Amino acid sequence: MGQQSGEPTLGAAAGKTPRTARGEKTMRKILDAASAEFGEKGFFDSSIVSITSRAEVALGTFYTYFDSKEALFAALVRDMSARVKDLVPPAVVEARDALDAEARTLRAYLEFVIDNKGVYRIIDEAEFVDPEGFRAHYETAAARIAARLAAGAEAGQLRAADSFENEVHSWAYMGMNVFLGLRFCVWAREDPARVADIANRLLARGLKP
Amino acid sequence: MGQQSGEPTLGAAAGKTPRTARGEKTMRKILDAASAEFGEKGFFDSSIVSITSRAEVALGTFYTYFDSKEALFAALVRDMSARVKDLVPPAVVEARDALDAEARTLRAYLEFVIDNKGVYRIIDEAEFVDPEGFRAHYETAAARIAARLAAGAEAGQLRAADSFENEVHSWAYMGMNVFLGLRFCVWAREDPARVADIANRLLARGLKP
DNA sequence: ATGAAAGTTGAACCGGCTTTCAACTTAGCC
DNA sequence: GGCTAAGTTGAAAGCCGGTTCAACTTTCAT
Repeated sequence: MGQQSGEPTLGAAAGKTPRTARGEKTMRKILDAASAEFGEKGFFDSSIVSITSRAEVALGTFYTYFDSKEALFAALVRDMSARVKDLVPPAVVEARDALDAEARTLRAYLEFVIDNKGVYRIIDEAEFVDPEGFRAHYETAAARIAARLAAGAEAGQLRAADSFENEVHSWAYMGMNVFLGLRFCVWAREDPARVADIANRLLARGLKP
Repeated sequence: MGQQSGEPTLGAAAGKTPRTARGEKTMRKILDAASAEFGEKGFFDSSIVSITSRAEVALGTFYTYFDSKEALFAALVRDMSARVKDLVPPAVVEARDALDAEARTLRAYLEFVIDNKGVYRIIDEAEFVDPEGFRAHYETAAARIAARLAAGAEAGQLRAADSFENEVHSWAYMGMNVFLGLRFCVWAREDPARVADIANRLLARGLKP
């Protein structure tokens, strides 16, 4: 599963990187099994035994590629984070202006969520299992949003804002996206386009009559 | 600690309710210790031993009031949820109109977060430890927001919206609040009033020039 | 084709945790 | 003052899952 961008090494720091085609394949199997397992049961109800058995490798093999259960989880968080990041560029290039770019991005994000409900469990649980990864994920996401909004303002398509306002806007907007995903795409299954449209109108004009 | 509203029984369902002043006090000590412990270390790194020792009661006493570690956590989630809920009415009565009510509510919420950083850990972690409680918390919060927004529209102070739009607005707005709290009041310590003002302007007029 | 490096295996170790329980103490009513 | 229900105690039972490791198999460069 994807890692179209970012650094190549998903395995933990130390000399745990696979050096062989076989090794590569095994590590991938573990990663995929873990992603499914963690997505379904959460970190603490998942066990290495269960993950390795789902991956059809022996228990001990796990430790050839990861230092610990936590390290595996952290690797997964990085992977998920990168995959969400990669949704943005294609949505932006097709857009006619800054607001349209956000509408398309949100829509792409919501569609991704529908196909990958596990992301929520994994990224949300990172707050407890891999706080660094959790924070890094949201901080870089917010920074990218802030850059887009600043560019939109520069182009006269969005209201001008100083850098603090811009950061507040970014986090507000990001939180909005996350909660919409949870409510309308994980807990229920509404049409992403419809939700994204309504949210985008809110972002554009606000709630005043 | 507070439980100004809602049902009286914080203890688990069964005949675990204290019947004596002494019992009441002991249970409260456990609850307070647990709140601190879970807030600092999270659910899985907290242990009953450590909670009871912090509360200065014996290990076994715990099971006089709670069926399990999970039940304790669930009780805490209900308590936190109620305390957040209680922030709203005072903010609303002082407000001059619907938008002002939201500005004041957000500000009160952010101030609460600064004084109770543990809330985040507890409510967020409920997604994994007490999913029912987690969902109930956000669904009732969203429902209350939706009711306020609908009333504001009725009064002509907010743009009219059908019920689906209204629900999308509510969740978007709620997510915004939650993320602003995390970023500006838990991770950093910005002025709640300033953040709330910027967010309120976004909510009112959006980002269009 | 061969040997060293890489990868695989699963039984066993290990420590930590929740939960139980039977003996004991305190509260408070008659 | 005595009796019962409520509350308290902490040692120990019992469970579970992460991690280690030494023997074994496969890969692949030479």
